[in-house]
Amino acid sequence: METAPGIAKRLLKIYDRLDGHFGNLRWWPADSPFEVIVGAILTQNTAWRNVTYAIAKLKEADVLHPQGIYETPIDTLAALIRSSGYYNVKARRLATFVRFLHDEYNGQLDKMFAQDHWLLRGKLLQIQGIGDETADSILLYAGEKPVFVIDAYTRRILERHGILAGKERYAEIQALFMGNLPVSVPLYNQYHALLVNAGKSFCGKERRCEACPLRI
DNA sequence: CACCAGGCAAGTA
DNA sequence: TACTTGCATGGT
Repeated sequence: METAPGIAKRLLKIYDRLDGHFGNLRWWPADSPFEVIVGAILTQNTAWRNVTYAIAKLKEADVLHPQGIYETPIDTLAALIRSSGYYNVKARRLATFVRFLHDEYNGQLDKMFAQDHWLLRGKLLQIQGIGDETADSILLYAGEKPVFVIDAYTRRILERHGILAGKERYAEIQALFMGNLPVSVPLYNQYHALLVNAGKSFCGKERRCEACPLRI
């Protein structure tokens, strides 16, 4: 991990340039915290567009709430989320999460989030299908906890800026952001959203850095 | 046609 | 610990 004292300023400069370019992105695009969690699971290694189709299907079936997912047969669930890919795996993951929510918090997200968020993070990571990024997306965007989300775009952008070498682990990169930025839910929310937008627009696997506001 | 997308788990060495 | 593979759809 980079520990040079200039890192905080570099991270803030990246934030300012992206924020100036994209403006306030108001993440996460969802109508409820539960919808955020469902979206976080469905978007694993999947284009967000395909997730929106699946979310729409769940809404049409009127099951986009904890009890609705809990009571829906796994095969029915899989059919509804077909467009998001890996639908058999993801149907099990949704079912596993709502079972956890039901068993531990009587199906109430407010109760789940009413505990130390690092303790909750550990519990979420015990659930099959919830890894680092999904857990942190749930904590930040559904629970409004100050936890920085690291994803493939974040890694790629920081690598191309020479801030990361490429072999760093998730926890190291997260510590880099959280140790060099103010602890702030709105800041973490917007910063990760900006990095995803920048990744989609200017930092794909095929390099298209010419128009990037970061001027790599 | 090939490649990619807002990961994760399980298996192998 | 460090790789590799399966999971699967829809857009470009």
